[in-house]
Amino acid sequence: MSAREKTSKSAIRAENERAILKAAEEVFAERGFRGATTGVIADRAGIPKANLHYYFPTKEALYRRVVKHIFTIWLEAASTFDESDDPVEALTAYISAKMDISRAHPMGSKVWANEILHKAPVIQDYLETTLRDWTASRVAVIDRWIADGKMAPVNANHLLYMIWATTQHYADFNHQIDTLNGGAPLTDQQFEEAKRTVIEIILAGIGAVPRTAEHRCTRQAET
Amino acid sequence: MSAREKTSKSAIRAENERAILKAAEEVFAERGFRGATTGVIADRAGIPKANLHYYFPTKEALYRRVVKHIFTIWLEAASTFDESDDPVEALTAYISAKMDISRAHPMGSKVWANEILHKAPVIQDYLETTLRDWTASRVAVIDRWIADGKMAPVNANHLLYMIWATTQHYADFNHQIDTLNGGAPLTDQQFEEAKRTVIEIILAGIGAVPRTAEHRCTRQAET
DNA sequence: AAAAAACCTGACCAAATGGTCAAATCGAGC
DNA sequence: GCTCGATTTGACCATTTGGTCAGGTTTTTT
Repeated sequence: MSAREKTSKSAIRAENERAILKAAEEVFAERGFRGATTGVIADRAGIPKANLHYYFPTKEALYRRVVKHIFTIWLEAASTFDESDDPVEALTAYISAKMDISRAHPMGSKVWANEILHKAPVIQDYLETTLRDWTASRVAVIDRWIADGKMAPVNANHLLYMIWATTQHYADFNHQIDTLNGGAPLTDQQFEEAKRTVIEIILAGIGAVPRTAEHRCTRQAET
Repeated sequence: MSAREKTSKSAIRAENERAILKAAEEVFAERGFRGATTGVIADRAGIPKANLHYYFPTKEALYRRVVKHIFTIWLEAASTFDESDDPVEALTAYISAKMDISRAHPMGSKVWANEILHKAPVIQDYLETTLRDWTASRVAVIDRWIADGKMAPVNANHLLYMIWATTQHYADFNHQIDTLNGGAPLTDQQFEEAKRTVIEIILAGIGAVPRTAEHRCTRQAET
């Protein structure tokens, strides 16, 4: 009862937990914590409700596991920020990673959005520790870039919010985007264009990259 | 039963409906449609639940009224887009209006976000008609600006998504922003800085305005 | 192969919730 | 001050839902 930790986990348990967590992520994303029912989650995982409660004693415990998983994914993307000390490279990698996550794990992003929308009853501690620390240190990095003349002097916090908002929008609001796309999800090609557009606007927006040509930069500061 | 419209409406009715709708907007925003209970809404409006059902027969009818109200506000902001035919002026006005709405009506924005997150069970028709039409026509405007050399050639749809995502983020994710701001809501001053930063990055990002100075635009197209 | 541990599940329960209703109260015109 | 429609509300009901449980089946261990 105590020796076996992660080695075995009986394979049955591993597989069932996986199926439940997958179903739970979907249902929590689509309906929120209150709207999700253990019955529906169990159905979608293909097991009776009582069996779900054998693995996860309460709905809240299950929810916490789902949220923890999402936070793990978020942290992985966060690390791409540090791949380079050049704003163009670093931000390109970061935005790109966040966009890819939105495409690959839209449900996770929606669960996160739901949490914040509902005042983060479960993840408040993450916000106040991990996220706050991560943000503060990256704000410092951006401010250094600004001091080094590598980009225009913009408020680093708001720049980060803008990146988060935009990239996560492709997951959280994908239903709206799909509707405006004629009812169909974005193709891979369309999604690549989205990614390119977002990166372009941000990088040009902070003056880390010049706007391509003809339109601007022909006349300097005509004021 | 049919002659009296808005003159009297017994004033009692008007006042009660107002109180209920206000409470409902808050509760639906905080807890989503399923999570909101008519009991809580009634409590917050200061009336017994049975009285709430006297004015709004079902929870869904109440919800529809709330959503309709939010859409009205959204439409007002949308019109600022057309105030000018210059991208700098038009986008400045539009972004500014959307930011102000996020600050003045965060609950409304959250209800909208919840709707989209949950696949828009109530507003799907708005998305497919009003929103789709509005978007298509503004994409055309942006494309004309591009053709006229007033801004860089960016994908207009994604530009709009970026503006929506960013401006609404200040309402939908205000809990996260507040937490990262040390637990306190943004002051008016901080909010103005947010607005300025967003406008700056977008306008520079699409090449509608040159990046201020020193960093860029000193060398032209060095490729 | 037998014992122990892990897993499965139909039936059930208590609490929460959307909505109803009949009786009581109020308010404006006569 | 009486009448009639509008308003108010406590009590109530049917359904949904998170969670339990006893007894059964399967897997692992010895």
